[in-house]
Amino acid sequence: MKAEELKGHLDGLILSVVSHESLHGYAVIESLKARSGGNLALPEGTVYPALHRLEADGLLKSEWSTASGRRRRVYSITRRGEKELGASRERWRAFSSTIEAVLA
Amino acid sequence: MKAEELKGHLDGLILSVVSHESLHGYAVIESLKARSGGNLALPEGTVYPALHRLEADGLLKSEWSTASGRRRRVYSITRRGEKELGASRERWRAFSSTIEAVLA
DNA sequence: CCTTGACACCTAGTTACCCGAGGTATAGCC
DNA sequence: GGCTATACCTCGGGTAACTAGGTGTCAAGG
Repeated sequence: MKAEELKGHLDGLILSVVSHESLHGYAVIESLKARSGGNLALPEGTVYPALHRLEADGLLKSEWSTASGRRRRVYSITRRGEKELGASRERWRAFSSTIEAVLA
Repeated sequence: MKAEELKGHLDGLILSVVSHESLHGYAVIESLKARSGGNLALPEGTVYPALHRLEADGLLKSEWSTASGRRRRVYSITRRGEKELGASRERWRAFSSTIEAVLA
């Protein structure tokens, strides 16, 4: 998976996995890897800033929690985030069919 | 079509349209627009540098021609370009199904 | 006990590339 | 002459993913 390809699509992916269940950052990385069949192995330096961006935009909200001595920031999706996820899925479909039309 | 989304996918699209027939830069823009049903209206500042990049990488080659007083740089795909186009299509399929798996 | 690896967080700087804005020039039409 | 379409080009800016580093906890093995 080339780095450039992902640009502009990551936010939707994160919103999607967090919409299923609230997750802390590290778990988001693992969830992305699991759901993608191992294809999406994103470094922390990619995911953490994205989570901060999404929270700053009001699409996610977070809370600190401590599980077995380890501090975790647990993210949940907001109402605005749900809406944006819908828009994101729509944009993906449009983008995908556009590329397919030209590439085929 | 958001700007970020396209990142890393443009080269394959250009290779694809040029592989059907040799085209000059301006015609590449129109071909992309036509084949995408009008969704891919790329500015010149995006396409021309991409063409130069692809030629520098040996995936396209170009020749000057003059048609009715207008100079045109006509691009054709090279053997390496054909190979890269195949790889590009494969990468797209992998990328697309990965995104779909996570987003769905 | 102490090192190693998994867990869990973070940020600064680099890099790539799409785009906006600007420039040049010809042809054809009103 | 002015406008539109055609046709080429480049520079600078912005965005976002990654690299490479840092901090700290916990459990397991030597």
